[in-house]
Amino acid sequence: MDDPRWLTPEQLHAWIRLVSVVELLPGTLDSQLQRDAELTHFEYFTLAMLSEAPDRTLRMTALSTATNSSLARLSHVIARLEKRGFVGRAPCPEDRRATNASLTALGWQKVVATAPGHVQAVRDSVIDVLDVADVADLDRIMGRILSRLDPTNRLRGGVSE
Amino acid sequence: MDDPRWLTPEQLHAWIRLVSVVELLPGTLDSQLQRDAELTHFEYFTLAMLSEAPDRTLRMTALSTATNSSLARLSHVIARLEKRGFVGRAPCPEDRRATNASLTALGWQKVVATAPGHVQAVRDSVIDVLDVADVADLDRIMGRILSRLDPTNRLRGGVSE
DNA sequence: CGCTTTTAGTTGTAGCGTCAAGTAACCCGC
DNA sequence: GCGGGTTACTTGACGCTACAACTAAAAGCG
Repeated sequence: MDDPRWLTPEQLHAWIRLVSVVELLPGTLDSQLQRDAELTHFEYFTLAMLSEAPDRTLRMTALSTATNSSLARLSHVIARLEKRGFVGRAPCPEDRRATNASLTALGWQKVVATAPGHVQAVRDSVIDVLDVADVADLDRIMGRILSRLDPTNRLRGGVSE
Repeated sequence: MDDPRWLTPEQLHAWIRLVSVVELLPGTLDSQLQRDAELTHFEYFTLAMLSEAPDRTLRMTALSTATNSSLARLSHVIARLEKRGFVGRAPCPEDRRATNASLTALGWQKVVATAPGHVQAVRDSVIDVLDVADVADLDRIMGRILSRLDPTNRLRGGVSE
């Protein structure tokens, strides 16, 4: 217990709380979206990112970085969303290796219909318990952690959700 | 975009960063543990909780709340860990519905061998980028969020990891 | 130009988690 | 003391993700 670099009690306590949030939050978000829209949070987020792109279209690679996911995962997810009619795929004319994913009219409707309920869930589970200072602190701290988790910071250029 | 209760830009920014951390952190922790010990973070955490319990033994239900998991999930995980010789299961004498899970000698060794590397990973990915004030802020904010995610707060009575 | 390397994406498989259903034991009231 | 409800757990099936292998096209490079 006295390794060179153990954690202080304060660090440990904060760490465990962070881990708890990391484990519980995805389930909370997923179950609201599943119940109300039959979407996973990742599916919703993917649709949301597309909905904000110019022409509601993005290359697979761009979309995978916007959603912090691997290309393989994205490919599976887009395949599912395509089956349900929310997105379409088309080969990119400029680079024939590339694929453009774009939101269909139905997909756009889905996002519009789903967003308010999701925002409410985000408020209920996180935002509404935080005051202005908390939000600033959260932003600062998550920024620092992200600089380690994703040093290249090629994350989520996008803005909204 | 002007729904009754949309998010402010500051809230949105902090929220997206939190979501990014929530998505990236599990992968980071899992890959270190997988590489160095062939354990998932959840498996490690389960072993760690057992290692700190009196007699290194806990009832399944107690362990499931200590790890914030469903009983079904825990049951599967304990089954795997049992096959690998890290834990044992025995019916509880006082309540014959209940099962006691306990760490074997091999499981204890595994925890002892794995902990330092894991702590280092925790430091590298999170703790070492935060100063004392950050840690206090993180603890406070995660506490507030947890009060919503798990209102009954029957979470993680345990302390260390 | 040809040849290798890199980039873009897809697909199959295996593993983990969730959900629903099932079993068994305890507990409470009458 | 026995029937209904609850608690404690297990099991099986299904869905999603990671990983690895594969195809195809573009980019270097000599």
